[in-house]
Amino acid sequence: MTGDLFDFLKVTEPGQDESRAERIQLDPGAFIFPGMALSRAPELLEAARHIVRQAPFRHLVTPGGHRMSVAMTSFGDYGWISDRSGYRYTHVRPDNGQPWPVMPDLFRSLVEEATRAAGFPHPPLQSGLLNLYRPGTRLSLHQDKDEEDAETPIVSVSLGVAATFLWGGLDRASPLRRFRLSHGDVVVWGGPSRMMFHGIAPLAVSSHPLTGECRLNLTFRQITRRS
DNA sequence: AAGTTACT
DNA sequence: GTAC
Repeated sequence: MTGDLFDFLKVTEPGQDESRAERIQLDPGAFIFPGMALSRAPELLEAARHIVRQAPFRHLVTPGGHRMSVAMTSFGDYGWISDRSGYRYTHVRPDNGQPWPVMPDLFRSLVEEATRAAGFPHPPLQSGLLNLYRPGTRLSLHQDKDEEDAETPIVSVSLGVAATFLWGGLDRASPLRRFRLSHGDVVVWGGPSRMMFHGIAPLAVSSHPLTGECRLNLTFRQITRRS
């Protein structure tokens, strides 16, 4: 009763309600699952650490000759790389010709859970990409179109410092919507949303107990038309 | 061209 | 914004 006097002081933060939702639909076939990976985050980070020990992060160069601010490495049967010749998937690491680290079972089960929750069948899961964001780094708006498979969903897992996810449409000029991606959030986009433009805004200077000033992102893809 | 872009 |  007495607290009612001060109700006008209450502040509703943007996105507060959304962050509590079980899932947020961005478009048909595109969802954010807030906190879906939260309880497994320490094990996911340990598995990521194990991958980086085998295949260290690198700053790839775009076909235009620019160094990407986000550092990357891959795992699974196919790894994504970029250089002056273009974007492509390879079975081996460009630095030493060795196979990419194996896809951990922990990742497979999380991806199966996420795709099921989004209403898609289990993907064969041929490729994993691990991205490291430091303060100020970004991933400009782009489409994932280096894969033969244009329908199987992409699964993205956010760990560490929160980032702003940019979500557009099928054309580069489509209006952008912005979503906060926090530690443990999972995004799935497939079917009609598979080719949507997306990106990550420059990472704010912030800190997370498990990752320091960094954000780690895991993404999973099907590469070939049939597995 | 997935750019801490480089211009007009 | 638009261009490479």
